[in-house]
Amino acid sequence: MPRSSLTQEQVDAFRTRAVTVATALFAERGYRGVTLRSLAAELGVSPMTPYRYFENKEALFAMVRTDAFRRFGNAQRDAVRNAHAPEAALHALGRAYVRFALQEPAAYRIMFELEQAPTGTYDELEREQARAFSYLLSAVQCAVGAGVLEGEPLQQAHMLWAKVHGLVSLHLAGKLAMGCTLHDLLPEVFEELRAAE
Amino acid sequence: MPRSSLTQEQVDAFRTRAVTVATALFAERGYRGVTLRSLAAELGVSPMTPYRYFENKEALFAMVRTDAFRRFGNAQRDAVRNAHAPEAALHALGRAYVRFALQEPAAYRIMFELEQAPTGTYDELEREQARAFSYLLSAVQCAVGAGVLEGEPLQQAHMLWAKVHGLVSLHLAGKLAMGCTLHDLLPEVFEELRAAE
DNA sequence: CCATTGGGTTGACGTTGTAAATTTTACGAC
DNA sequence: GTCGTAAAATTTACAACGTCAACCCAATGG
Repeated sequence: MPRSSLTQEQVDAFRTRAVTVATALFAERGYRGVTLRSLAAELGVSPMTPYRYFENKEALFAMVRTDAFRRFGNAQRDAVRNAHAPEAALHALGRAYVRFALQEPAAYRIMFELEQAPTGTYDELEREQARAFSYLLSAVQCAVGAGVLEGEPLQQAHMLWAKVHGLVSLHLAGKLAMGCTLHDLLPEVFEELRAAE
Repeated sequence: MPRSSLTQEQVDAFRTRAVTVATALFAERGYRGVTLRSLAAELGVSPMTPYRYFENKEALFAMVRTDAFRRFGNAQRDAVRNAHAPEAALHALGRAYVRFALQEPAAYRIMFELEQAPTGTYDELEREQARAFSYLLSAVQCAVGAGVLEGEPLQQAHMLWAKVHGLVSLHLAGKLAMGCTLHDLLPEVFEELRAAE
């Protein structure tokens, strides 16, 4: 009798498109700098249409963050897939981290730099965050087990993460002074990126 | 002839009070989460009164950030004042960095984590940012000169900064997993803080 | 005393997120 | 084909935002 509902594919297609556009907008203008009206205009729909696919602006943002963490986690997973020696795995994870941050600065900013909309809890976001970190943690546990690294694995993993995160976020924030670029500090990652072109 | 203008002291007093309140609000709610109306209410004045002391919301935010960097820079300056040995100076700077972040998490978030309102240039803010970093840079230059540290001073300074910044910002973001707190990673800073009470 | 002038307030406008009402669309039954 | 219907989409509406402009009021020099 009535009009048929949208298929899950149609819903997912719109959500995917909206999340892609929103990722660029959020990274460029920040959470509150993005209006749902402007997003709707960018998508070519009326201002209220996004509300049919996302509960509200915060839920959309959570989906954008979840998506970014998912892609980052996949990059981390792929980095360790073919590196079973502990040192090789750690180096691969570090390179993958920096490579992701440089290739998808918008996603990186959204994951680690943007002020988060705090109200509300989003399970899948938290799951993807945990998974993204789990690959480094496993590699560090493995390295400690093999005697390659000293100390408590969780602590060492956080130290490594923090070091790379600090460097990358200073780089993306443009806070690295002239003559001291990420390129100078981590030349091997850039060599790899250049070779991959 | 006319009514006498406000003294500079009165103007500064209001600005100081407003910046103090705004620092807490910005750190808690983010840039766009703070309304000038709510700030005015917190200050017990009418919604438009802040506009007599700050050009607009962005200028107020720039003053808040400038103030945070000034206090942070002063803490860094005081940390190196009585430590002339290179290693001692570096350790003192690191401890002062973490101590400031823990004692003034609001200021720390505002300096390094909050999305900045990008339009407009604020000279004094940039000056205070540069000064805050200069103490670490000097100490690293000194340490490299004394043979205590290897490498290019500017690069090494950024590496050190990044490592501590990464750790602290992960800690403040609550991203350090259970059983792996900043307290575990940097116990000496906490001992010092406890002893100071 | 009064006129003036600067500080503070109030009112108003355009924009935001989003709830509610409304219109449009596409399908099954005739 | 033409409906009736329910889902999708749009339009309308409202409270709250940043901030411009008009206003009020209090204190000072004459």
